[in-house]
Amino acid sequence: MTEIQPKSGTADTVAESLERAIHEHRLPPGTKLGEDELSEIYGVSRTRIRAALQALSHRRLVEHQRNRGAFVAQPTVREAHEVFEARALLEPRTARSAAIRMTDAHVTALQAHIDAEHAALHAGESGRALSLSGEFHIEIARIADQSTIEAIVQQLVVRSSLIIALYWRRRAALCESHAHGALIDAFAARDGALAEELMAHHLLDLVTSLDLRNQSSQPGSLKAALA
Amino acid sequence: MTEIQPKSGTADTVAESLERAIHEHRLPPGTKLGEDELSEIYGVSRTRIRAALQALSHRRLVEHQRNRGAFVAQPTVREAHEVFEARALLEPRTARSAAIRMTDAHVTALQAHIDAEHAALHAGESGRALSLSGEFHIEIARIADQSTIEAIVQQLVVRSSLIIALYWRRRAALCESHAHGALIDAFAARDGALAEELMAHHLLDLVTSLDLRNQSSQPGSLKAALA
DNA sequence: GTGCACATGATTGTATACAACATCGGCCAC
DNA sequence: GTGGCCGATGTTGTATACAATCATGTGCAC
Repeated sequence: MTEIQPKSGTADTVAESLERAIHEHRLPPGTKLGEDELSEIYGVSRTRIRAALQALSHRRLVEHQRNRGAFVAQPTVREAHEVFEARALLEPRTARSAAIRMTDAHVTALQAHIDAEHAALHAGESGRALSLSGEFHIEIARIADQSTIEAIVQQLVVRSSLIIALYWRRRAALCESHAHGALIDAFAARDGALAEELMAHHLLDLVTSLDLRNQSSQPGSLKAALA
Repeated sequence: MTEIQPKSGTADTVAESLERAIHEHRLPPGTKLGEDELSEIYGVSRTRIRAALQALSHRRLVEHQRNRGAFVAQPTVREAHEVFEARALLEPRTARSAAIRMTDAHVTALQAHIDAEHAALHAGESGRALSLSGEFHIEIARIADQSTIEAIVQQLVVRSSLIIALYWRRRAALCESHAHGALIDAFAARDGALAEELMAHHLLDLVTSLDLRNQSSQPGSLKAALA
């Protein structure tokens, strides 16, 4: 297993660390999350690990199988459609609200976010880049000053990261940043209507860049492996 | 023969029972949820109670205060606005989708739902009526065949119930049912655009029937009490 | 050699014991 | 009499021990 920050902490700390690892694709879908293993890695007792896993389970980031353990979630094709449908309802209008409340400081912060994403990409840290790309969306909800929507969007964004891990079609994730750049321009111009439309199209583009034909890429990918 | 109910008392069962009680206003906001007390009531150990309370805490239905215990959540005025803002983004478009997928069986089921709500109201069970009224909204998301949105809406609806408990202005909850009746008519006519508009207005009406002036009705309502 | 039965080991589910902390009462100083 | 200090009591936080369940590997029968 990849090295996870052996940073001792509370159950929430563990949950956040695991969520980051999932978001950054360091823990791919289907990975078994053994309780003893995690308790040794984080240096905390199983009680806290269980609490963390339960939290992630409620957010649909891990799937719990009774008496078998916890695994990083493997969203189905149907779930993938549903997650992006929910995002399509929430994020465009939220982007509009954000554009209205946007300050110059917000714009520069968003730009810095994109720069960091590019830097991570050039450093070969594609997982970190993807994570930053997702946080861009969360940041918009935060600027819109809607913490409830922000929490929902955050959950949907991390689930989207799992979906991308399973169903991404092209290798390069570069194309995205253009959409984010265009969004920043709209924000800088305080053009709420444009931001809303750009966000809607951006989400549509995301879905179409997935391969969501029913293929049940679950464990039984025998036919694909034997071809 | 008390074994008739299979698995009566898992953590999920306890959580569902508590959520129902909260939704029906049998547990008003601010109620202390003592672990020992609950473990005796449900006849299960504290471990399961804690798991249930954690689950409700993640759904923002109970607030956890460290070393002090769990309390039924008391949404602030700001949270109230945020919850209805999120619902305003999700539910109208979902109602439109539901109208398209609506079958005659669905329509009669929704009508039965409203009838049950009226019956509960006339029986003096106002809490149960409110709960059924909320489930009407959840049912629509289910008909739209969007389980992810359904889960989010469910959470928002129960939080709305808490908000209503704290900030409801008028005593009578009768007026609502008219909105639901009009929605059913739109569904029966498979008029998605109308359903979307009706739902949007229904949610706006709900907000305006709340008293959301900053009053911090939290424990420290000293100024109000001393006036 | 194949397939089933069973024993073994490992992992999770649950309960309970103990430690840490907050609340509340009385007591004392001022 | 007011205010603060400080034990007594109860509640929550955490760890650990034990039970239940699943996965694995061996051996036997066919």
